[in-house]
Amino acid sequence: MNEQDFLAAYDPHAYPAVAVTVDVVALTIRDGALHLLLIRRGEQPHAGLWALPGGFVRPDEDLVTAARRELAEETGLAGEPLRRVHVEQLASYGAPDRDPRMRIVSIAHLAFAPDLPDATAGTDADEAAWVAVAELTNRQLAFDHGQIVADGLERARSKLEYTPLATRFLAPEFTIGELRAVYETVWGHQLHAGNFHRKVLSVPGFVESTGASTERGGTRGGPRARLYRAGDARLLHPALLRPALLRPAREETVR
Amino acid sequence: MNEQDFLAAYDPHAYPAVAVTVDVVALTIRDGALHLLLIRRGEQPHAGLWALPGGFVRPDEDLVTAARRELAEETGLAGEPLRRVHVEQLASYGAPDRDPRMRIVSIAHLAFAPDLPDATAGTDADEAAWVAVAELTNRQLAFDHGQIVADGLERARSKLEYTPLATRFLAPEFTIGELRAVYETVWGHQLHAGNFHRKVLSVPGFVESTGASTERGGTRGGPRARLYRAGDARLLHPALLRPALLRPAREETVR
DNA sequence: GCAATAGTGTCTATTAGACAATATTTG
DNA sequence: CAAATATTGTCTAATAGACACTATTGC
Repeated sequence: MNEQDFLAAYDPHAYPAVAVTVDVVALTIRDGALHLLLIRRGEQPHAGLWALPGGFVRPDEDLVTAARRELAEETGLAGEPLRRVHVEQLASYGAPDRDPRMRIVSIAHLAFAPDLPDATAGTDADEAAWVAVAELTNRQLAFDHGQIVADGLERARSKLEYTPLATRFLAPEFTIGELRAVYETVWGHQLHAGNFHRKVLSVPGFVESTGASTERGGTRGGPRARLYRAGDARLLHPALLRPALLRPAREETVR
Repeated sequence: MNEQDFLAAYDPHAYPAVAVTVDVVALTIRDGALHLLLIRRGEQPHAGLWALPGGFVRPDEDLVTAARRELAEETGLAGEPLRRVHVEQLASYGAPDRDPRMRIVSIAHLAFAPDLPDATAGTDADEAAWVAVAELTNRQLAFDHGQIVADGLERARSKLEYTPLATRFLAPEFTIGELRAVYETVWGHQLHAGNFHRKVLSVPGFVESTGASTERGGTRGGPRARLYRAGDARLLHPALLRPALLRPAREETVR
C-alpha cells in the first residue's frame, strides 16, 4: 500500500476519543499589582467557579493561534494591541481525570500583556475579570487550573531572569523605573534602584535609548527619566538573576 | 441542570476528532558520543523513515506515564533500570498539517538515560536503534520530528546548566571526570578539568562523596578518582553556565 | 524648602576562568 | 620512566550587591 492509498483508507475514528483544549494564563500589571485573567464558568462542570480562559482547538488552528483567539475573545483585543501581547506555550496537562466530562488534554499557554482595559465576558462565561494574583490564595479554581496558574507564575518569574519579556508588560516606550516596577511586581520583592539601573543598561540588547525623556517627573517629585524601548536581544546575557531568597527549590510541576 | 445530570447527558463525540500522542526524545551517551533513540517506521505514513518512538495515549494513562511506556517498549527496560531514567515533558506540537492522517497533537517528552543496551524494535517499528546525534544532520526524520529533536537537544543543553540531571546519564556512583565527560558530550565542548572539578564540589547538593574511590586509575594512567553520588539538590545554584559561545541566540522553537 | 526619584560613583564579596603545580597511577 | 589524569593552588577579570552621593523635579 503506498502512502496515498493508505491515507484514503484511513479512519480517524478508530482512535480513542480525546479532546484538546488550550488554556491561557494571561498576566498583566494593574495598579502596581500582578493580575490574572479569569472567567466565571457559566456552564457545567464547575459552573460558578473561576477558571482560566480557554477552549477547544479548532480544526485548522495552530495551538498558539487558538490560545491567542481565546485571549482575544475574553479581552476584546484585536490588531496591533493584540500583537503586542506575548503568548508562548507553557505546558500540557493531561491527567485522565482532570475533567469529569471526558479525556481532555489541555495545552496551557502563558501571556504577558501591557495594562489592558477591563475584560469582557465571551460566550462561555458569565463574567471575565482581571484578578489580583495576591487574592488567589483564597479562591478555588476549576479543574487543575490552580496548578496551571502556579506553574505559569513560576515560569513568568523565571522568564524575567533570562529574557527581555518584562518589557511586554509596558508601553512601547518606558523608563528604567517602570521596568524595575515590573520586576518588583512579578518577583514580589523590592530591588535596589541604582544597581538595577546600571545592570539593565549593561546587558547588550535589553533596552535601547529613544533619546527622549518623560514630560514630567514622578507624581511625588523627582527628575524626568529617559525613555527606552525594547532592544533586539531575545535572551539576556548575563541574566538578571533573582535574589537567592526568591528562587524555588525545584522547578514547576508539569504534567 | 446540576453537574451530575449534565455529565450523564454529555456526548464526547460532539467535539472535533483530535488524536493525542506522546513522542520521546531519549538521550544517552555511548562510546563518548550523544545518542538518540530512533525507530524506523514500519507503517504508512513515512514508512521507512526514521522517527521518534511514540504512540497514542491510552485512556487511563497520564502523559508522562505514556511516554515512559513507549520508552520501555523500545528499550526493553523495566523495574529499577527504567526508574533511573529521567523523563520530563518537553513541549507540545500541534500544527494542523503535521500528520497527514488526521489532526494529531503530540506531547513530546525528553528522557535522560544511562548507557543502555541496544534497542529492541517494538510492535510498530521495523527497527529501533541508538543513533549518534552527530550523524543526524544528514538524516531526514518523519513528520516534524527534526524540529522536536532540535528543541529537545537545546533543552538538554540548558538543563545541564541549572539542574543536576547530568548525573542521570551515569551509574549511581561516578567520578567527577565522568560527570565532566557528560557535560562535554552534551555541550560539544571541552571543559577545563580543574575548574570544573572545583565548581561541581562548590555547588551545594550537586554531588555527595561516597568515601570510596575507583579500584583502578584511568586506562591510560592517572590516580584513582574519588566516587560521588547525586546529591539532593533539584536546582543548581549557582548554575554551571555554558560558555557564551555555546549559548543560543534565542530559545527553542515550541509549537 | 522638602521629599522623592533618576542616575552615577565606589567599594567589597563572589564567581568564572586562565594557568600552574603536585601527586598518583598505568603501561 | 613517560604519559595521563585527579586534585589543589593562585591569580585576574567580571559581576552582584551594599552604600553613598548629586541633580532634578513636584508639591
